[in-house]
Amino acid sequence: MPRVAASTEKKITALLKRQALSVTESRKRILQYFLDQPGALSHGDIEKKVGTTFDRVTIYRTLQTFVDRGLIHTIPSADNAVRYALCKDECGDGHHRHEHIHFVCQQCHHTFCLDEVVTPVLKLPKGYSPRQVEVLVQGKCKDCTETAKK
Amino acid sequence: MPRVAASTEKKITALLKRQALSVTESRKRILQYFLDQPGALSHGDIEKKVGTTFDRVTIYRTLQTFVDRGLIHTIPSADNAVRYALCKDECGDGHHRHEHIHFVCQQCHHTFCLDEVVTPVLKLPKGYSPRQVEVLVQGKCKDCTETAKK
DNA sequence: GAATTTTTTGCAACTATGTTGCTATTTTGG
DNA sequence: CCAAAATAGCAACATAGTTGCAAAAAATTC
Repeated sequence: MPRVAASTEKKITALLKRQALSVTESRKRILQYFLDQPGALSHGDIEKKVGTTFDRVTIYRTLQTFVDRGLIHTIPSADNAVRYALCKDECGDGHHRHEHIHFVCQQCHHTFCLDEVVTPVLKLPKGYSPRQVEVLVQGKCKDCTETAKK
Repeated sequence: MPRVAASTEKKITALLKRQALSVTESRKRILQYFLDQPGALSHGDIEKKVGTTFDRVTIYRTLQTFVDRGLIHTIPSADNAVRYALCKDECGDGHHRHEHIHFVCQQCHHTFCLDEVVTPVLKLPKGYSPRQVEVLVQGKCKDCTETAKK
């Protein structure tokens, strides 16, 4: 019996229900995919993974729904491929609260949330009112640095 | 006689020549467009402006060339529309040096380089080596704040 | 300054990405 | 299990980005 899988399934269902979302196959699979890996995912990544099972349009709409409900957040990119990552509990229906920065590895091309690094407070020129600060760091990630040493 | 226009023309030609680029109509017009306004431009913006005169493909290639030669730099976005802005003199063929942050106005949707705001130095978790830091601030820009007051 | 070489452009065709309207299917709640 | 509501899939479309190739323009050479 797949005990672990069953418990993940429950967790996923709970997450969806908490946001008053219908529990559908596509939503479960896509959410599962996010939980199964540590990084951020683009629409393309998800389509490659489940594109034969679900329609492209369904994936677009699912991602949009997840963003709206505060399950995932978007991460800007320099390559026209917006990525999505799971939110922490503070986010919810219609609002996001994120203070962390994002890291893009130039070697493995994965994107990660660095939850422990808080976005800095910036002094802007007179007249500019900041509402949200997004920090995107490019470099070499932990895994790639470690495997390089071996 | 269009004295100003003529001097701009010379400036543009000089900019192109400095990077050992052929001086062509499309390159002049696109560079002109960047100089004529203070913000950042997306491929779409440029196509709207000069798309009847020049082919879409030419615009793509021109932008890529300008990036390669250090004339313009890319600005990541959260909406799958990478923007480009003029570089300062420190950039050149094959290398970019940018320490400034970018500001996206949520009202007028323009993107600006805030050259006077330097990207912060961040303390990253062990194992992560940063190579480049990109800061994207969203909020209300100077112009939109001022016009709102009236 | 004309001829030759080199570079760039435009076109066509194609792939990828993202959107919308509508109908069929699934999910939910009684 | 049934009716209502929500979601998924399909088709068609719109936009974005790429590649190869021949024609045109710019740079170079004499």
